[in-house]
Amino acid sequence: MNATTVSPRARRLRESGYKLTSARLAVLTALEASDGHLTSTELIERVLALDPAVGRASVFRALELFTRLSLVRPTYLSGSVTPAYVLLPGGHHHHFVCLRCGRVIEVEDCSLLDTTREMEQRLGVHVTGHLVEFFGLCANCAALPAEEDS
Amino acid sequence: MNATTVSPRARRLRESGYKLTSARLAVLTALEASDGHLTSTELIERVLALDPAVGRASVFRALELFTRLSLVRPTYLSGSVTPAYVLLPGGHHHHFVCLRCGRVIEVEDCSLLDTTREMEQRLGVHVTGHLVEFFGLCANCAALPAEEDS
DNA sequence: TTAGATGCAAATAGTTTGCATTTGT
DNA sequence: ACAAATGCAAACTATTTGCATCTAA
Repeated sequence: MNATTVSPRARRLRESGYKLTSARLAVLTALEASDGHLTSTELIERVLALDPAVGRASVFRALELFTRLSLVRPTYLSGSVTPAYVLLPGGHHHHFVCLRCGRVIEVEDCSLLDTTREMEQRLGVHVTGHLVEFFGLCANCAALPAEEDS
Repeated sequence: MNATTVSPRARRLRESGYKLTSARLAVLTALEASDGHLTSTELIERVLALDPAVGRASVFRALELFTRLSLVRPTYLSGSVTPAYVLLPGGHHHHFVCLRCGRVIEVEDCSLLDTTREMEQRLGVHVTGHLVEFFGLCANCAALPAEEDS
Protein backbone atom coordinates (compact mmCIF):
# COMPACT_ATOMS: atom_id res chain seq x y z
CA MET A 1 0.00 0.00 0.00
CA ASN A 2 1.20 3.46 -0.86
CA ALA A 3 2.01 5.68 2.10
CA THR A 4 1.13 8.89 0.31
CA THR A 5 -2.47 8.04 -0.50
CA VAL A 6 -3.76 6.66 2.77
CA SER A 7 -5.99 8.43 5.26
CA PRO A 8 -4.66 9.59 8.62
CA ARG A 9 -6.38 6.67 10.27
CA ALA A 10 -4.76 4.22 7.90
CA ARG A 11 -1.42 5.80 8.57
CA ARG A 12 -2.02 5.48 12.27
CA LEU A 13 -2.70 1.80 11.83
CA ARG A 14 0.64 1.28 10.23
CA GLU A 15 2.41 3.43 12.76
CA SER A 16 0.95 1.29 15.52
CA GLY A 17 2.76 -1.64 14.00
CA TYR A 18 -0.15 -3.27 12.18
CA LYS A 19 -0.09 -4.12 8.53
CA LEU A 20 -2.18 -1.97 6.31
CA THR A 21 -3.87 -4.78 4.45
CA SER A 22 -6.48 -4.43 1.76
CA ALA A 23 -9.09 -5.92 4.07
CA ARG A 24 -8.42 -3.33 6.76
CA LEU A 25 -8.28 -0.58 4.22
CA ALA A 26 -11.63 -1.58 2.77
CA VAL A 27 -13.22 -1.61 6.22
CA LEU A 28 -11.77 1.77 7.03
CA THR A 29 -12.87 3.21 3.72
CA ALA A 30 -16.39 1.91 4.16
CA LEU A 31 -16.59 3.34 7.65
CA GLU A 32 -15.25 6.70 6.56
CA ALA A 33 -17.73 6.87 3.71
CA SER A 34 -20.65 6.17 6.02
CA ASP A 35 -22.84 8.66 7.80
CA GLY A 36 -21.69 7.40 11.14
CA HIS A 37 -23.43 4.24 12.30
CA LEU A 38 -22.95 0.89 10.64
CA THR A 39 -23.76 -2.58 11.87
CA SER A 40 -21.38 -5.38 11.01
CA THR A 41 -23.86 -6.61 8.43
CA GLU A 42 -24.13 -3.25 6.69
CA LEU A 43 -20.40 -2.90 6.85
CA ILE A 44 -19.78 -6.31 5.30
CA GLU A 45 -22.07 -5.39 2.42
CA ARG A 46 -20.20 -2.19 1.72
CA VAL A 47 -16.80 -3.75 2.15
CA LEU A 48 -17.69 -6.42 -0.37
CA ALA A 49 -18.81 -3.73 -2.78
CA LEU A 50 -15.40 -2.14 -2.43
CA ASP A 51 -13.44 -5.36 -2.55
CA PRO A 52 -15.23 -8.67 -3.12
CA ALA A 53 -12.18 -10.64 -2.04
CA VAL A 54 -12.51 -9.64 1.59
CA GLY A 55 -13.83 -12.33 3.92
CA ARG A 56 -16.41 -11.70 6.60
CA ALA A 57 -14.10 -12.83 9.33
CA SER A 58 -11.60 -10.16 8.41
CA VAL A 59 -14.23 -7.51 8.82
CA PHE A 60 -14.86 -8.68 12.36
CA ARG A 61 -11.16 -8.90 13.02
CA ALA A 62 -10.65 -5.39 11.72
CA LEU A 63 -13.48 -4.08 13.86
CA GLU A 64 -11.97 -5.62 16.93
CA LEU A 65 -8.59 -4.12 16.16
CA PHE A 66 -10.03 -0.71 15.38
CA THR A 67 -11.92 -0.81 18.64
CA ARG A 68 -8.74 -1.54 20.57
CA LEU A 69 -7.09 1.35 18.78
CA SER A 70 -9.97 3.70 19.63
CA LEU A 71 -10.64 4.37 15.98
CA VAL A 72 -14.09 2.99 16.35
CA ARG A 73 -16.58 2.11 19.06
CA PRO A 74 -19.49 -0.32 19.09
CA THR A 75 -22.72 1.08 20.41
CA TYR A 76 -26.20 -0.33 20.83
CA LEU A 77 -28.95 1.56 19.10
CA SER A 78 -32.53 0.43 19.30
CA GLY A 79 -34.30 -2.56 17.93
CA SER A 80 -31.34 -4.83 17.74
CA VAL A 81 -28.71 -6.33 19.97
CA THR A 82 -26.22 -6.12 17.15
CA PRO A 83 -23.88 -3.23 17.72
CA ALA A 84 -23.48 -0.30 15.37
CA TYR A 85 -19.94 0.93 14.94
CA VAL A 86 -19.17 4.62 15.05
CA LEU A 87 -15.99 6.34 14.07
CA LEU A 88 -14.34 8.40 16.77
CA PRO A 89 -12.87 11.49 15.15
CA GLY A 90 -10.85 13.18 17.85
CA GLY A 91 -11.40 10.17 20.05
CA HIS A 92 -15.03 10.71 20.84
CA HIS A 93 -18.61 10.49 19.69
CA HIS A 94 -21.90 11.74 21.11
CA HIS A 95 -25.42 11.01 20.06
CA PHE A 96 -29.00 10.91 21.13
CA VAL A 97 -31.10 7.79 20.53
CA CYS A 98 -34.88 7.76 20.51
CA LEU A 99 -36.04 4.75 22.47
CA ARG A 100 -39.30 4.64 20.58
CA CYS A 101 -38.53 5.09 16.90
CA GLY A 102 -34.81 4.46 16.99
CA ARG A 103 -33.86 7.77 15.42
CA VAL A 104 -30.30 8.82 16.10
CA ILE A 105 -29.22 12.44 16.33
CA GLU A 106 -25.57 13.32 16.40
CA VAL A 107 -24.56 15.73 19.13
CA GLU A 108 -21.48 17.85 18.73
CA ASP A 109 -21.08 19.41 22.11
CA CYS A 110 -18.50 17.81 24.33
CA SER A 111 -18.13 18.98 27.89
CA LEU A 112 -16.05 16.07 29.09
CA LEU A 113 -12.52 17.31 28.63
CA ASP A 114 -12.14 18.50 32.21
CA THR A 115 -13.78 15.37 33.50
CA THR A 116 -11.39 13.29 31.46
CA ARG A 117 -8.28 15.03 32.76
CA GLU A 118 -9.49 14.78 36.32
CA MET A 119 -10.26 11.10 35.92
CA GLU A 120 -6.89 10.29 34.42
CA GLN A 121 -5.21 11.82 37.42
CA ARG A 122 -7.44 10.25 40.01
CA LEU A 123 -7.42 6.72 38.57
CA GLY A 124 -4.04 6.73 36.90
CA VAL A 125 -5.59 5.59 33.65
CA HIS A 126 -4.87 6.77 30.14
CA VAL A 127 -8.05 7.75 28.34
CA THR A 128 -7.98 7.42 24.58
CA GLY A 129 -11.57 8.32 23.95
CA HIS A 130 -15.15 8.31 25.06
CA LEU A 131 -18.67 7.67 23.89
CA VAL A 132 -21.70 9.51 25.20
CA GLU A 133 -25.19 8.25 24.56
CA PHE A 134 -28.21 10.26 25.52
CA PHE A 135 -31.52 8.50 25.17
CA GLY A 136 -35.18 9.28 25.52
CA LEU A 137 -37.88 10.42 23.12
CA CYS A 138 -37.25 12.50 20.03
CA ALA A 139 -39.40 15.55 19.38
CA ASN A 140 -41.69 13.53 17.17
CA CYS A 141 -42.26 10.68 19.55
CA ALA A 142 -42.53 12.93 22.58
CA ALA A 143 -45.45 14.64 20.87
CA LEU A 144 -47.30 11.44 20.02
CA PRO A 145 -50.24 10.40 22.16
CA ALA A 146 -50.17 6.72 23.01
CA GLU A 147 -48.11 3.76 22.05
CA GLU A 148 -47.85 3.21 18.32
CA ASP A 149 -44.69 2.87 16.32
CA SER A 150 -43.94 5.62 13.86
CA MET B 1 -47.62 -9.62 42.82
CA ASN B 2 -47.83 -7.68 46.02
CA ALA B 3 -47.49 -3.93 45.66
CA THR B 4 -45.95 -3.44 49.07
CA THR B 5 -42.92 -5.68 48.56
CA VAL B 6 -41.70 -4.63 45.15
CA SER B 7 -38.72 -2.42 44.39
CA PRO B 8 -39.15 1.09 43.06
CA ARG B 9 -38.18 -0.13 39.61
CA ALA B 10 -40.76 -2.89 39.74
CA ARG B 11 -43.35 -0.37 40.82
CA ARG B 12 -42.37 1.85 37.94
CA LEU B 13 -42.90 -1.01 35.56
CA ARG B 14 -46.44 -1.45 36.72
CA GLU B 15 -47.08 2.25 36.71
CA SER B 16 -46.00 2.40 33.09
CA GLY B 17 -48.79 0.01 32.31
CA TYR B 18 -46.81 -3.20 32.05
CA LYS B 19 -47.59 -6.31 33.99
CA LEU B 20 -45.26 -7.15 36.79
CA THR B 21 -44.78 -10.77 35.87
CA SER B 22 -42.58 -13.27 37.63
CA ALA B 23 -40.22 -13.38 34.64
CA ARG B 24 -39.72 -9.62 34.70
CA LEU B 25 -39.37 -9.61 38.43
CA ALA B 26 -36.69 -12.29 38.30
CA VAL B 27 -34.74 -10.36 35.69
CA LEU B 28 -35.00 -7.19 37.71
CA THR B 29 -33.95 -8.94 40.88
CA ALA B 30 -30.95 -10.53 39.21
CA LEU B 31 -29.89 -7.20 37.78
CA GLU B 32 -30.28 -5.43 41.09
CA ALA B 33 -28.27 -8.10 42.88
CA SER B 34 -25.41 -7.77 40.40
CA ASP B 35 -22.37 -5.60 40.64
CA GLY B 36 -23.39 -3.69 37.60
CA HIS B 37 -22.55 -5.40 34.32
CA LEU B 38 -24.23 -8.56 33.15
CA THR B 39 -24.34 -10.16 29.72
CA SER B 40 -27.55 -11.82 28.66
CA THR B 41 -25.92 -15.19 29.24
CA GLU B 42 -24.88 -14.37 32.78
CA LEU B 43 -28.27 -12.91 33.42
CA ILE B 44 -30.08 -15.99 32.16
CA GLU B 45 -28.02 -18.14 34.51
CA ARG B 46 -28.93 -16.03 37.50
CA VAL B 47 -32.53 -15.69 36.54
CA LEU B 48 -32.84 -19.46 36.29
CA ALA B 49 -31.30 -19.76 39.73
CA LEU B 50 -34.00 -17.48 41.04
CA ASP B 51 -36.84 -19.03 39.07
CA PRO B 52 -36.21 -22.09 36.91
CA ALA B 53 -39.52 -21.67 35.15
CA VAL B 54 -38.44 -18.55 33.29
CA GLY B 55 -37.67 -19.02 29.60
CA ARG B 56 -34.69 -17.48 27.86
CA ALA B 57 -36.86 -15.58 25.46
CA SER B 58 -38.53 -13.77 28.32
CA VAL B 59 -35.20 -12.58 29.57
CA PHE B 60 -34.49 -11.02 26.21
CA ARG B 61 -37.97 -9.57 26.07
CA ALA B 62 -37.55 -8.09 29.52
CA LEU B 63 -34.20 -6.58 28.62
CA GLU B 64 -35.70 -4.96 25.58
CA LEU B 65 -38.54 -3.52 27.61
CA PHE B 66 -36.26 -2.32 30.38
CA THR B 67 -34.06 -0.65 27.80
CA ARG B 68 -37.04 1.20 26.36
CA LEU B 69 -37.97 2.30 29.86
CA SER B 70 -34.43 3.52 30.56
CA LEU B 71 -34.06 1.15 33.47
CA VAL B 72 -31.16 -0.50 31.79
CA ARG B 73 -28.71 0.09 28.95
CA PRO B 74 -26.69 -2.30 26.81
CA THR B 75 -23.05 -1.41 26.57
CA TYR B 76 -19.99 -2.87 24.94
CA LEU B 77 -17.20 -4.06 27.18
CA SER B 78 -14.20 -5.78 25.69
CA GLY B 79 -13.66 -9.21 24.29
CA SER B 80 -17.13 -9.89 23.07
CA VAL B 81 -19.70 -8.30 20.85
CA THR B 82 -22.44 -9.43 23.19
CA PRO B 83 -23.64 -6.46 25.19
CA ALA B 84 -23.44 -6.15 28.94
CA TYR B 85 -26.47 -4.58 30.56
CA VAL B 86 -26.05 -1.91 33.20
CA LEU B 87 -28.68 -0.55 35.52
CA LEU B 88 -29.28 3.17 35.32
CA PRO B 89 -29.96 4.44 38.81
CA GLY B 90 -31.01 8.02 38.39
CA GLY B 91 -31.09 7.51 34.66
CA HIS B 92 -27.39 7.32 34.03
CA HIS B 93 -24.23 5.30 34.21
CA HIS B 94 -20.56 6.11 33.68
CA HIS B 95 -17.58 3.84 33.46
CA PHE B 96 -14.09 3.41 32.16
CA VAL B 97 -13.13 0.33 30.14
CA CYS B 98 -9.58 -0.82 29.62
CA LEU B 99 -9.14 -1.74 25.97
CA ARG B 100 -6.34 -4.13 26.78
CA CYS B 101 -7.40 -6.18 29.78
CA GLY B 102 -11.08 -5.41 29.80
CA ARG B 103 -11.15 -4.07 33.33
CA VAL B 104 -14.13 -1.84 34.08
CA ILE B 105 -14.02 0.98 36.59
CA GLU B 106 -17.20 2.71 37.63
CA VAL B 107 -17.09 6.48 37.53
CA GLU B 108 -19.40 8.50 39.69
CA ASP B 109 -18.88 12.00 38.50
CA CYS B 110 -21.52 13.32 36.17
CA SER B 111 -21.06 16.66 34.53
CA LEU B 112 -23.74 16.29 31.92
CA LEU B 113 -26.75 17.85 33.55
CA ASP B 114 -26.29 21.23 31.93
CA THR B 115 -25.49 19.64 28.61
CA THR B 116 -28.66 17.59 28.90
CA ARG B 117 -30.89 20.58 29.58
CA GLU B 118 -29.35 22.54 26.76
CA MET B 119 -29.80 19.67 24.38
CA GLU B 120 -33.42 19.10 25.28
CA GLN B 121 -34.15 22.72 24.47
CA ARG B 122 -32.19 22.84 21.27
CA LEU B 123 -33.45 19.57 19.80
CA GLY B 124 -36.86 19.43 21.40
CA VAL B 125 -36.16 15.95 22.70
CA HIS B 126 -36.96 14.47 26.08
CA VAL B 127 -33.90 12.87 27.62
CA THR B 128 -34.56 10.03 30.04
CA GLY B 129 -30.98 9.07 30.65
CA HIS B 130 -27.46 8.75 29.39
CA LEU B 131 -24.49 6.44 29.30
CA VAL B 132 -20.89 7.60 29.28
CA GLU B 133 -18.08 5.28 28.38
CA PHE B 134 -14.49 6.31 28.73
CA PHE B 135 -11.93 3.94 27.30
CA GLY B 136 -8.19 3.58 27.12
CA LEU B 137 -5.61 1.82 29.23
CA CYS B 138 -5.94 1.18 32.93
CA ALA B 139 -3.06 2.06 35.24
CA ASN B 140 -1.79 -1.49 35.07
CA CYS B 141 -1.82 -1.84 31.32
CA ALA B 142 -0.52 1.67 30.73
CA ALA B 143 2.55 0.69 32.73
CA LEU B 144 3.20 -2.52 30.83
CA PRO B 145 5.94 -2.57 28.19
CA ALA B 146 4.86 -4.32 25.02
CA GLU B 147 1.90 -6.32 23.89
CA GLU B 148 1.01 -9.20 26.14
CA ASP B 149 -2.29 -9.85 27.78
CA SER B 150 -2.41 -9.54 31.54
C1' DT C 1 -62.43 -11.45 31.83
C1' DT C 2 -59.03 -10.64 28.75
C1' DA C 3 -55.15 -8.25 26.72
C1' DG C 4 -50.78 -8.89 27.60
C1' DA C 5 -47.10 -11.88 28.65
C1' DT C 6 -45.22 -16.36 28.84
C1' DG C 7 -42.44 -20.90 27.95
C1' DC C 8 -41.10 -23.79 24.62
C1' DA C 9 -38.47 -25.29 20.74
C1' DA C 10 -37.28 -24.48 16.25
C1' DA C 11 -35.34 -21.17 13.07
C1' DT C 12 -32.29 -17.48 12.27
C1' DA C 13 -28.58 -14.53 12.20
C1' DG C 14 -24.44 -13.02 13.85
C1' DT C 15 -19.77 -14.20 15.23
C1' DT C 16 -15.74 -17.03 15.92
C1' DT C 17 -12.40 -20.62 14.88
C1' DG C 18 -8.78 -23.59 12.64
C1' DC C 19 -5.93 -23.88 9.11
C1' DA C 20 -3.55 -23.66 4.70
C1' DT C 21 -2.25 -19.74 2.00
C1' DT C 22 -1.11 -15.09 0.97
C1' DT C 23 0.87 -10.54 1.74
C1' DG C 24 2.86 -6.21 3.68
C1' DT C 25 7.01 -4.65 5.28
C1' DA D 1 12.13 -13.81 4.26
C1' DC D 2 8.71 -14.31 7.40
C1' DA D 3 5.57 -12.93 10.92
C1' DA D 4 1.30 -11.24 10.47
C1' DA D 5 -2.97 -11.35 8.39
C1' DT D 6 -6.04 -13.45 5.31
C1' DG D 7 -10.15 -16.16 3.10
C1' DC D 8 -12.75 -19.95 3.53
C1' DA D 9 -16.24 -22.75 5.48
C1' DA D 10 -17.60 -25.11 9.29
C1' DA D 11 -18.84 -24.75 14.07
C1' DC D 12 -20.84 -22.18 17.42
C1' DT D 13 -23.50 -18.96 20.09
C1' DA D 14 -26.71 -15.68 20.89
C1' DT D 15 -31.10 -13.94 19.71
C1' DT D 16 -35.69 -14.08 17.68
C1' DT D 17 -40.05 -16.02 16.28
C1' DG D 18 -44.63 -18.45 16.20
C1' DC D 19 -47.89 -20.23 18.79
C1' DA D 20 -50.72 -22.46 22.31
C1' DT D 21 -51.19 -21.45 27.07
C1' DC D 22 -51.24 -18.85 31.16
C1' DT D 23 -51.83 -14.86 34.36
C1' DA D 24 -51.83 -10.13 36.40
C1' DA D 25 -54.90 -6.69 36.75
